[in-house]
Amino acid sequence: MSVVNCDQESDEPRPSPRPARQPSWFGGDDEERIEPGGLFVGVVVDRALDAVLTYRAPQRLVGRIQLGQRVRVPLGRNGVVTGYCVSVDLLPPPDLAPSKIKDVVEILDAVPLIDARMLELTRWMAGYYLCSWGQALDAVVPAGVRNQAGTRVGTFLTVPPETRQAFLDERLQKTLTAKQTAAIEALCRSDEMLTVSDVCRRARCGAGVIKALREDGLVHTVKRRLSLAEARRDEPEPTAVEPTAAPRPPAMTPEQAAAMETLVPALEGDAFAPFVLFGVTGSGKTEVYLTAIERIVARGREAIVLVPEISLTPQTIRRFRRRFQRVAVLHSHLSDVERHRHWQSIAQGEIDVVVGARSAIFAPTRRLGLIVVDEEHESSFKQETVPRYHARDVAVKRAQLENAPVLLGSATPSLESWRNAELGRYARISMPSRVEGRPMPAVEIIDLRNEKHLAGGLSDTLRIAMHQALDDDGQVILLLNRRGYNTFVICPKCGEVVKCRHCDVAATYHKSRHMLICHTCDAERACPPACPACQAPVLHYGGIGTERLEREIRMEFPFHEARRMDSDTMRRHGSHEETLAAFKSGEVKILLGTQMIAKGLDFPNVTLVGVVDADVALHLPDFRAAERTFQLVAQVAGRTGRGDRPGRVLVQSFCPEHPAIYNAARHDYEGFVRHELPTREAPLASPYGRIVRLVARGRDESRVEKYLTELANALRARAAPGVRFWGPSPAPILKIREEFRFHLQARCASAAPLRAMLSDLPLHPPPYKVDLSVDVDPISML
DNA sequence: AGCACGCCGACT
DNA sequence: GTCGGCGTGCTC
Repeated sequence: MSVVNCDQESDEPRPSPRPARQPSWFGGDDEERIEPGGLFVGVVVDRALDAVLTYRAPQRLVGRIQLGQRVRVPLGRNGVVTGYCVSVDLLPPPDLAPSKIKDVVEILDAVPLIDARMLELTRWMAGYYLCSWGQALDAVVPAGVRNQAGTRVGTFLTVPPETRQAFLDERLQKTLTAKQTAAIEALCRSDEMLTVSDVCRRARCGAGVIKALREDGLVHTVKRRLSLAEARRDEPEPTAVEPTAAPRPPAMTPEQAAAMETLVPALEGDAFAPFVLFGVTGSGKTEVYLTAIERIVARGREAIVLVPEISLTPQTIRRFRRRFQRVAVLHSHLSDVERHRHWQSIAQGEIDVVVGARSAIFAPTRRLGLIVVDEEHESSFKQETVPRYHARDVAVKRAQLENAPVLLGSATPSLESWRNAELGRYARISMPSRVEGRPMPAVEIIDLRNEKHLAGGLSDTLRIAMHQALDDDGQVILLLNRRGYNTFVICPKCGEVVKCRHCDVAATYHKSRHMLICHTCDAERACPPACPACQAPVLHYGGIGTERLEREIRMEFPFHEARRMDSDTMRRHGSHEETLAAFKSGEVKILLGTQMIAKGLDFPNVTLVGVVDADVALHLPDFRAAERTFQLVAQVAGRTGRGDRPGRVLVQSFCPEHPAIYNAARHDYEGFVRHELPTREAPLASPYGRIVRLVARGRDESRVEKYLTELANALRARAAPGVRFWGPSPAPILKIREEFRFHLQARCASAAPLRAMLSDLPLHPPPYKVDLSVDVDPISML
């Protein structure tokens, strides 16, 4: 953990020498050394049960059992459950009564799903993020792999020895038909197991022939699960992707070349080496990633590239495929079967580069040579369900365990990574200029306090700028990070805001469905005909979302094609790609949308970017609100000025003097950091303090509050002096899906006291119908 | 996490 | 009576 985030002590990487992939002492060759009592295996079950339980592998399983395999084991009154084999020993733990040890029922995977290093990584995750080892393992192995999606049980034919002998003695030939003999011959000659259809093909006979042989008992059948490759054998070959002619990579800028020079020793070595690549938008970070990956692929190593889900665009993918032959892309929309196939081919060593979102950090590479985390500041790297891991931090830990370099790239690094670089834990590489000497776009702030007419959210200044850009045949990107048509519905008489029926959240009006939709739980409700509180007959619809903005744009620019991109319009598969293609071709002139248009897009003809409301996230009750606002504005500003023509950016805001806004307007990351960092120190916010957030929830508000208060008191009483508490208090969103939520934050300059305090948590379990969740290094505070 | 056990108060 | 909400303990 010390290298992940900011922490001096605890959890140094254990000086574990790289464990051999399969310790030889339980391999099949050494079977004679195994005692008749069988082997004792440590098993972690796929429950929130935080213990390694010892089972006995009976004689028939000895020699087959291996680390990282899944097994079926009896567990208490729960019957038989699935678990992972995490250790194999000749002797049971001395303190465990032998009578308690039960037998492993079955081995589920012929080949282990994970290796010793992944076992180590998941154990670290369980300890760091406070979940059970089993839960961490379940996050690593995709469901499609666990349930062997795409495989099936096949029926194979075997020849019993009597039949074989009779065939060799040519006795059979006298009693059987020619076809039947041919079938037996095919079976006897084959080295591998054959199915009915295999035999029919080879012996040129029908299935009836085989049926007759089976009825006579001359051939037997066995059932066996087919591997993925075998199951696919009957399918048509997928049409080979034409390897696109790789265009010469562009000559490197001096900054890119300097970056490579810094990286090369690490890429050639076999040691952990963390880097922060701080490069402004358009500085060519991706080219550095690609070149670095080429170096390690040339050495026979593999790379993992993590990108935020929304950056996983066809454009990004094409860039990797053009440069490398053997690329696997892990989307969130892969089917279980596709995911399983990718996992297998990565594990078989058929892949050099894995590109994917958060969970791709667990790709089962064999000889990992580099991890790249692009847009490392992105909050989508944090998983918001158990295990609540941060893929960037797991990446650093994995690099440590694999003795590999890790490259964290961003134009707007997280303050955590920035500080790690300042402290010398990470090496920093800067690329302050754009490629081809292009200037950063000019950014102007439009002070909305001075704007009179704001019809549809557009100031006159922005409207005029759009007309100019379009008249000059340029393209426009408009960012509004709020979905829907109106963002609230309010009663002008009594001030009541219409909320979701199940959450303490204002409902958003979606015109396309003529419904109020909750953006927290997705529940819909009809638009009420009158105020729910005072029955006043007319409600006011206010606040502008992307749907409303789109209508406004269509009315203002009827002769320019506009397209909206948000999670409502991008629901269909391929719509994302289709919209971007239409924008690239110039058919669409105006692209408007939520943050999904802010990142990674590279369109040279975009001459104007408008930020319709820069303040959307600025006032949320979260210490990272300013950081997020800065990042979003800076990122979207980088979408222009990428061609020969200069770009222009207009940022509408009610708070032009806010450091997040004015520094973003000046492309001054370091200016923002100089202002923001000191504000974090006193309250022990990240990166100065480690934070653990406890959230209790349940339908009975008073019970939830009472429990969390008692828990807070108990923890306070035992915590070291350096630990400070915020709360307990109602969470900013008090109610979600009918459950009331209270939270408590504990912060400390170092992790060890927090960790010690949290070891008490099991002593204070929540009462019936109250749930407690623990979030280490929380990203969302709502 | 599940599941069983045992403890209570409130009903057909 | 016994049904069902609730708290506790256990799982090799």
